Amino acid sequence: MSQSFLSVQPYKGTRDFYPEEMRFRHWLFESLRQTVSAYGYEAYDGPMLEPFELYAAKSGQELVNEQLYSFEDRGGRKVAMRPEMTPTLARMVAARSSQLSKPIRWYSLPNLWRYERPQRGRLREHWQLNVDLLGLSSEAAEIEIVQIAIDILRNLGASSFDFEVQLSHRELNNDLFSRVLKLQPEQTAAVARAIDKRAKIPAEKFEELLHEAACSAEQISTLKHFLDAPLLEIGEVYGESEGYLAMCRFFDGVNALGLGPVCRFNASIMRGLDYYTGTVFEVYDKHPDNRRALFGGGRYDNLVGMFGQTQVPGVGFGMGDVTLKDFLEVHGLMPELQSHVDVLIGLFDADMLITSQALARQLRAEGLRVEAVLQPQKLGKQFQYADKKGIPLVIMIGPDEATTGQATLKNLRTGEQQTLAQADLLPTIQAQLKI
RNA sequence: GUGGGUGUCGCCAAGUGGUCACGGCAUCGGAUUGUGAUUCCGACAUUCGUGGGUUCAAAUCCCAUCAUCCACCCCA
Repeated sequence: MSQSFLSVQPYKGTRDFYPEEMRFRHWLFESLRQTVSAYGYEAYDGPMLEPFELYAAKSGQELVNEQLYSFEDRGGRKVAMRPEMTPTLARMVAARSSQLSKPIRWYSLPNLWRYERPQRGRLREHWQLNVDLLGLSSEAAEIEIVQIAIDILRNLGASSFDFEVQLSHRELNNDLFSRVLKLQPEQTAAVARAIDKRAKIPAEKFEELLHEAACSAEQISTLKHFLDAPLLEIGEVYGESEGYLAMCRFFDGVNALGLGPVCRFNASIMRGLDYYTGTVFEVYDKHPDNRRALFGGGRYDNLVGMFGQTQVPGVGFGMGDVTLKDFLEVHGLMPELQSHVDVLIGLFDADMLITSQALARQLRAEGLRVEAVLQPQKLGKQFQYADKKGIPLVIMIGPDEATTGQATLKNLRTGEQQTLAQADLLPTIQAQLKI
């Protein structure tokens, strides 16, 4: 018998958002929106479905081959559910690049899909804040974007000790690979992957990976020295490459803004997406229970150009709600949220329904959030209900009040109760809500 | 895709072969019918993810299957 019922579980890797979870999501998104709005960023959105080719071109092998939700539509077109937002953004910008006034400051909160096995911090569907600044080639863009990333975490309650922004530059790495190490082109991918993993694996394992990539002992030692060197030393020892100079300009900027302690140069930061062309960065959680990359981004100067119109440089990042929630949890920053109802209008008995409804309408018209009891219940139940839902005020109109045009207002926080003329309710309520 | 853990009421959870499967939270009802958070009383799994097997007897052992979590791979 039970076999004939449908499962109540959500699809693997997806979540139901009951009101409780939805309250958190709204709280989180609202905080994110406020932060990016403070920098003048405007919201945009695109379709959840895109042509398969949009991702095939630039997003990276694994992402496209293994983790894309894709299908053929009824017209035989290959379609994909968006696994990331940046290609959509690039497409939208490219479509109107000549009309949009630069720089373009946009943000989005899309839900994204990736087919993979769910694990801590990674599900199949998640929501991701995307913040992008397009139309600027100078490091001023990076400096603004990194400031936003920092402010987002701070405005969620994090302190500067809770996280760290680690940055590197694709051109710095390319210069290392080709000019300093003189790697063959076919070696670079494997070396890059080894560098990317370095923080998570033992030193011997790292060397082993480099051996497998056909690196000589000398190359390995040079590479290790390079990766461990402070930024300035790289310039002194290995020459001032284009990427090096860009990093210097960036750090001069953030240091002058007092953000130096939160930002650190780390030549090991690689990032997997193929379309990054310059600065790349990742924000790390410093909590011992959650030492991981929270989110990251970088510069993509060629992405818009692949649509054939003019080239528009861009910098941006994406942060997912799942990792962000993990971050807030380990740092004790989760808010305690309740529903936002100001007043419950009780129902003394069925005869009072219209009276209480009329009062509710009146108070709502004044901008209050008013919930009204619709079915007569014991008064105790009604007060209990308000208490459980965290509604601070209850209004009750019984026969006594009705005859005199009064109402009884009880404040559940203070326990105080008063009976007053219905006309005087509004100022009293407003005063009590401010407490 | 690979490896490991777990699956007992909405949630947490005791129980490891032998009467009707502890307990807590939540939910619902009640404590002389105009008032809540405390307290008290009561209700709430013929059933232990599902299917099969072993046994006189299984939530407890075995097999399969599904789900979920963690790690790897990879990475927004």
